[in-house]
Amino acid sequence: MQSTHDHPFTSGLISWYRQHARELPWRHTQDPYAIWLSEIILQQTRVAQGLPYYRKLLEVFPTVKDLAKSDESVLFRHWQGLGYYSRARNLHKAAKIIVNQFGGKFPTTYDEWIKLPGVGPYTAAAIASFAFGEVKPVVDGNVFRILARYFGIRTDILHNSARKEFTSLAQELIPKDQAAEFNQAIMDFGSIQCSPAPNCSSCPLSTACYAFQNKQVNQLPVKQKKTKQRDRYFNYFIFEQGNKLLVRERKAKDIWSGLWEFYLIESDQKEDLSDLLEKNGFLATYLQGALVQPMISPKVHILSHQKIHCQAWYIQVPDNLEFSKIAPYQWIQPEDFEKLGKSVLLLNLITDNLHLGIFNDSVPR
DNA sequence: AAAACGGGGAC
DNA sequence: GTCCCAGTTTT
Repeated sequence: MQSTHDHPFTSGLISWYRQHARELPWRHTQDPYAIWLSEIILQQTRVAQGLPYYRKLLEVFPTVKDLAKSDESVLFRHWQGLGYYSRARNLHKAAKIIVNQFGGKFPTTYDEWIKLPGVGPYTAAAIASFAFGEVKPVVDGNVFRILARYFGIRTDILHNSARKEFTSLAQELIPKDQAAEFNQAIMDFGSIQCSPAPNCSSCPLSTACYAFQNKQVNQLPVKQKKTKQRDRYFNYFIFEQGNKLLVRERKAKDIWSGLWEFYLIESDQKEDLSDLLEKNGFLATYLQGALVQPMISPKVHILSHQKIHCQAWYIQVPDNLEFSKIAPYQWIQPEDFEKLGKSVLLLNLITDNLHLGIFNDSVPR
């Protein structure tokens, strides 16, 4: 099995893996569909978080054909809570390409896979190696970290040139007859052994590891500081009239595109209700004679690069009040709204305010 | 080359 | 609080 001229890193890694491999459902198959789905889900997502979504999506969409013929909104609803929603959009787009242009036949090579939307260098390498045995190394956060430490590489892993450099090294290390196993192994090694806070004392590779031998484990890999997050202020107005809610789909190039929400006024600082009414005169007319109740707001919602400060009010509009010119907002029944994808911020807002009776105790989650 | 894109878990 | 995760796309 094992080539005698493997690099010590490679032989040590494979040996470690044979004792410590994680038990993961997508490792029991060579079905490109299941592997592709798992890899999209796992982009920037921990296994534990993605696992339930993987099982559910495979159940709802057993084949690429089921996915391609489905309505995108159904996929979004199932993707709800997983984040990075453009993944769902690209997954759906790629499914349609595979079914409508490729006759339902999956690509079999890295070069073909990477042309599909949502499939970049990492995912193409993962699918090509796991499903088809192609000798392409996966290069993700784990690989950057492991190779930077073991070989003492100081290239900033967020720099443009880093991928080329680490891919080139990984390509030398990956065994031609065990590409898939090497790639699986390096993922588990990065997750279990050489994690961000590594377990060097039990590591079989430590004697040859540059970072460990030079006490630089905490300095490697080198990674540029992240940009600081922006503060945003979301003021939601939950308008209800005749058992219908005023909602819209977010479509801008912004967070949560494709998800649904209530009437939103964004401000650049915290505003109280009177300020908001003053600056949005038309709102005041809608609130004439309406019952306005402040809602319990979720705590500040933290994203990678934004802090969303949220306030909300529940507005019961009298049936006789004309409520016009609200595009792109539309009136919808709560049970239909439940079927649409929503941000976790909105889900928290809803669950925190069940006492208002807006959703008749049915939690849209 | 840099920024945008979610949510959650580990420390 | 900070870091960062089986990254990709857009600017």
